[in-house]
Amino acid sequence: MHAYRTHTCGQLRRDAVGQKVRLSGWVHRRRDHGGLVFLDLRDHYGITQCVIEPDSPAFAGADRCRSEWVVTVSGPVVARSAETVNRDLPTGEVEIRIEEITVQSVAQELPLPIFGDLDYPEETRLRYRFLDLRRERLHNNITLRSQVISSIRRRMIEQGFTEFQTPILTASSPEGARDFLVPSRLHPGQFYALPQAPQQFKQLIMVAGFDRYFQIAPCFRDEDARADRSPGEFYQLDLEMSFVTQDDVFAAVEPVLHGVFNEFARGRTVSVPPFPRISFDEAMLKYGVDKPDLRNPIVICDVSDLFADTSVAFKAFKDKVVRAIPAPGAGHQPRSFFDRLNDWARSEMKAPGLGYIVFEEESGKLQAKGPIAKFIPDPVMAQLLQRCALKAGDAVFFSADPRADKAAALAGAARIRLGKELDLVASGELKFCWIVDFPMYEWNEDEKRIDFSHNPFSMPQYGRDAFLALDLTDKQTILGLKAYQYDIVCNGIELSSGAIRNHDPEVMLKAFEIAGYAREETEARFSGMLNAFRYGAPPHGGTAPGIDRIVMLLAGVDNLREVTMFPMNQQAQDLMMGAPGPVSARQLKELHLRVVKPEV
RNA sequence: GGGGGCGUAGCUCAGUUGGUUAGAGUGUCGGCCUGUCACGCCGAAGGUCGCGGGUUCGAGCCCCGUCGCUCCCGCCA
Repeated sequence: MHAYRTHTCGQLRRDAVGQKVRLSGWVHRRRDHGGLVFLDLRDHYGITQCVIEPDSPAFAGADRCRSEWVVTVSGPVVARSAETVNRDLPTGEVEIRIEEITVQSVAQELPLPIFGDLDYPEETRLRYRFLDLRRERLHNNITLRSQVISSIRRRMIEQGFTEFQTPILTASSPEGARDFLVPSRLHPGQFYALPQAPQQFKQLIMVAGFDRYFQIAPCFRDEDARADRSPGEFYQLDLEMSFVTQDDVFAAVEPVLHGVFNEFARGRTVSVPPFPRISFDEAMLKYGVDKPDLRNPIVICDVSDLFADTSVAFKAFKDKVVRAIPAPGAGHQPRSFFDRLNDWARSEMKAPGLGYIVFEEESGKLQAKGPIAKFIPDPVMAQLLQRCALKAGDAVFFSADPRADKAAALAGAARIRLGKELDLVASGELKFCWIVDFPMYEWNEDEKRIDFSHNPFSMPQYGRDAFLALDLTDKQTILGLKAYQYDIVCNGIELSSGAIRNHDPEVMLKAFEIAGYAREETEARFSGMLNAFRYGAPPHGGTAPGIDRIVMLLAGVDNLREVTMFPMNQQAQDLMMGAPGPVSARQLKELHLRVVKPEV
């Protein structure tokens, strides 16, 4: 008989009755009936009940076992009587009669119970991650993650993609996020950077003629964390394709995402390809964000013209961009509901307020109520009702600002909040969309300059000659430029960003010039890629959906730590391993480094 | 860098208007119990109320500071 086990703890069924078996695992739960002791033995595969009576020579050994001790038990599989079968356990028809028990490892009193499904403080969970990972919920999430990644790999290979690895120690790149730096021992004062994404490498792979690349790629960015943004590191399904248009990329990615999501949907419905394509401008208008949650039925509409009408006496909205956010069914909400939203807009969104109108039916006629209703004459009100598809029992909120982007942002935040508070968001759905036609550049108000608004390697949607001839001071035209740049969004979460790339060295130099980088500087920073483009580069494009976020959506959790085996905390520390930590003077010396601590 | 929330027993939490010896559940330890599966019953141990200062006759509670965790803003091409 094997030293540790003949079966797993999730394996035994009625047909095994009579066999003599050996199981190893953790003591999940101990029930002491004095004369009779039950031990639930748990491993990765399941739980099996083991039982022992006092006359057994192994009784003393079994009796001293406590939660989370690791033990090996041997004995016959016995059928349980009809009354004692446990329908909640797959192994619930049988139990092991313990004849022999060996303690492999004892456990101290636990800082984090394995049994049960209570919430525990994040700090404890992270410090004792190995215990949290034993618990059913996290154990299942991490297993799901593995299955999702394996499914993605299989589907990508089926689509004709080839997986390649790219360097982890590479060069720092300008633009984008803060780099993690690694000092070079052999080159004093010089540094490697961890890749923010394998962006340049995957483009070089296309230049090298490999046609369709993918990788489950680790990416590193030294930026502050959020619930859906791990500190430091995360994984992308990085992919790139040669000789493709934007539609070809969509057509390659959609079946993979749909397939994976459908495989792990557990009853939820998944958008069927082709996913809706929404331009950036349309998204900002209708949803107020560039990552709309399409489960929320609210659609924002522009009503600036209605309030500009001379018949409307409401001065606060004159000469402003006004967006209307319909709130279906909100007409029956108490006054406090509207006050609360107004307070939220003022305090959290730093807006002057959130005006509203409530529509009620009175003696067969639609009555508009609320602080600003009286300023709007009937003909204009009729247009408003029609444009926003409002009816009796609904309300409508207004976001107004001289700047369109600010009006849109408040409207978008209000839309999300209303969706939640009015319970309009359809759970049980996974709704995808592509956001396309992102602007190539944006105005940086703080530094009074033009920045890339997304990926500097995207191809502008503009003729080559016209682009090369662009006047650097023609702000109007430049800020109006769109790029072949797209995001994929699911349930309001940005899964990935991608583009048809700029494979023309002249266009690329010009693109950087517009963003304030001299030609020589661009040549120096991107010499590897620019040089490659001068030796025959195929048109290419790709994208990179975030693996962690995909698993998060599929697991139905709202924090990345729930789907990451060993996550860091919000301050980018690993409490279990003690990272980051100091290093020895000798290590610093080898790396030609001296630490200068910040003054307090 | 800024804003919000939280911090009381190993763990999860309660703690009234500032007022006697800070409680419960769970876990741990001891006793009882032969069919439980969140087993049950009896008992015990277990507290720097995050830390420091202040107000007060008196602070877990009020004030100031600080630390930790977390969520958000900035940031994340």
